[in-house]
Amino acid sequence: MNRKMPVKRVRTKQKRLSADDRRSEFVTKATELFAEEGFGGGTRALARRLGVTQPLLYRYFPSKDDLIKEVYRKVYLEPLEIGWEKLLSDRSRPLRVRLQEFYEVYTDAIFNRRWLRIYLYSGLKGLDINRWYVGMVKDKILTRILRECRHDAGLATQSRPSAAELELAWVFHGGIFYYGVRKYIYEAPVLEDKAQMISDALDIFLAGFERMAESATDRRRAPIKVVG
Amino acid sequence: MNRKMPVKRVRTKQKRLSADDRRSEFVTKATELFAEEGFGGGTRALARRLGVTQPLLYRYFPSKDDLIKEVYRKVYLEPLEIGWEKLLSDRSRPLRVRLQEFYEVYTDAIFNRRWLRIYLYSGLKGLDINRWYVGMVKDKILTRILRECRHDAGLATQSRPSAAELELAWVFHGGIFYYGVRKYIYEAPVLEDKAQMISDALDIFLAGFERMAESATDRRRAPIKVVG
DNA sequence: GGCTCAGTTTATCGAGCGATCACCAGAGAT
DNA sequence: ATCTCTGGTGATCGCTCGATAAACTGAGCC
Repeated sequence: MNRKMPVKRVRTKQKRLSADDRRSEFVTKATELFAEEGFGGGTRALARRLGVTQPLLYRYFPSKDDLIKEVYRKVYLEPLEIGWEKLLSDRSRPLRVRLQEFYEVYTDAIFNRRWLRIYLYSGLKGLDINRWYVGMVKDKILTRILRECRHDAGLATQSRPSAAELELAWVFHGGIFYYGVRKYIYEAPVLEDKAQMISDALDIFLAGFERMAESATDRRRAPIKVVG
Repeated sequence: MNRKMPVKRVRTKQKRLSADDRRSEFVTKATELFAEEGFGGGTRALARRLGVTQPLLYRYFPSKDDLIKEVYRKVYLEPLEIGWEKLLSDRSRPLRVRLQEFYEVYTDAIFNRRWLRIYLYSGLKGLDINRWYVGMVKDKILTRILRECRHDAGLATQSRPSAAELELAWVFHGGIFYYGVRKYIYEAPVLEDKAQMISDALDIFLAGFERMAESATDRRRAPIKVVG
């Protein structure tokens, strides 16, 4: 291996990676760069992070936009790998426990500088993938949570939650989400114990849902219009 | 007035504004542009919106950064003109009513595409003015709300709220804020009745605060059991 | 009328951007 | 040892950016 070492030093930067390795390295470092600088971050700055030259990027991606799309795909799909259905819908465990664990796991996945910044940057661009994600949170998380809450409260499990219920869940979810924004985007001091924050938020959400469920049995809630 | 009209049309673009007018026009249109495009929006695009040429900007602002700072100043100070102290601290009115009215007025001020986008863009840049604003929300809104809540619950009005209380208030506040983000940044469907959303959020926050205050008398802040 | 001065434009600079093309170099097969 | 294939580089193009300097212009004043 190292017999017959030539006088000329080997390049400190290890070059000549396999195509797959180099490609995924581009995506990884691009995620870091774009998280910090926004998607205006330059291809030259990206190449510098890899220790390669800028044109090399174009051997792996037709354009910067394609690289960005790859970054989206990776970032948006990251938190989906944690098996939500089981955590939320396993009725052999108490609802309170399920919700606590789900939000601890979910926030473990998305509460970091990289994910949150990419998410907000792409949200500001108004991309389809962002809308898709928001819709997925609604359908796969909030709707499911509400269904479990209704079941737990002994209410009829209707197929779709009411607009008011959904909004309640959104405000709850958004409150937790905003904890991450405060900590990792604003870098503001927050209550360090994340699990405690989730627990407290859950307390008031569940108490609020109960109250709402109770009053719903007495008098019917007025239907509330939602724009599409 | 229109006798003896010369052949050559008068310039459609009204030029030669007074210095003050032109300057504030720059700030106004820059706010709109940066809200849409982010602060990467170009000075030429800005000039086009005013119907003038790009170098004119530099007669009014030494650099683009100075213009941006002016935009911050205007945007961040906008919602401060609504007299918070009176709305929150006027104990002649019921707490619930004060909070409802405050959040309706406050969200009227900040829930619009322009404000929210500028706010998020500047938040992502991690600027001092953003930290200042977050600190101000904490000191001038949340701390005040908590003090009023403690007073209302017959608890001792301590000078500063506990970290857990503050976090509770932040999650509540963040949940409401996130409503605006969902509507104006994500452009997702939301419960159209903003007052209703605030009312529901207040219900669960106040109920949660009460419970927390009750259990605080036991020197114990155990998670509240949900009756099923 | 002619002077003045402030608001505005024309022309241009240097730097950085994304992207392209011809070329280089080194590991593996022969 | 030489060939070949492919990962990687150097040079450069066209464009846009923020910023500067000099020239223009039109309303108000004498």
